[in-house]
Amino acid sequence: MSERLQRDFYSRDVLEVAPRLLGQHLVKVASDGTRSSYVITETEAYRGGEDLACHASKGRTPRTEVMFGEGGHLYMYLIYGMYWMMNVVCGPEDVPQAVLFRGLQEVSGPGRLTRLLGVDRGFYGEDLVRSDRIWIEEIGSSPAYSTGPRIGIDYAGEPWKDMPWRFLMNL
DNA sequence: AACACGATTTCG
DNA sequence: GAAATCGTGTTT
Repeated sequence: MSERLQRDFYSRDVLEVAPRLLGQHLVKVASDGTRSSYVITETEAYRGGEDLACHASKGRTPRTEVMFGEGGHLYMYLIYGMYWMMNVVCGPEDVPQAVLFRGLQEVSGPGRLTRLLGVDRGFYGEDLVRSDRIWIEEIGSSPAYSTGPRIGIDYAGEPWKDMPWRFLMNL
């Protein structure tokens, strides 16, 4: 029987949380009550005020506000006018960090991922610790993984664009 | 009030 | 390799 990940899991540094989310089960409850479970296979870490690839590095705004709060809440935003990105806030309060959910076993790509799950702006701020429609269940094993530079953030410049903060579960 | 721009995906 | 497409932050 799986246990839901609790606040202390998310409250750690994003570089500890991102790789440990790999292999865990993302559970989503549809509006009709149907429950679906997906294995998380790919994540990316965005780390605070210094990381120029992290939206929060440009300041505290209505959009990035949730990243400054407690860990475990979702940070949702629209990119290229088409795709919703799903992130979970990490770290202690006032330290803006988040993990981008980049892939599941059933689907690769963050935009397709949110479309499959049916999550959008309505999930902004959703608490994965208390929500009854989305959460993450802990699976005992911790799979081997590989790392690499993050995708699509070359504009962030050195050294941020080269940080190996993308985590992929080995198949 | 107007403008520039992206943590992507898809198609040719 | 380029288009699609719109919320957000910044500038007027």
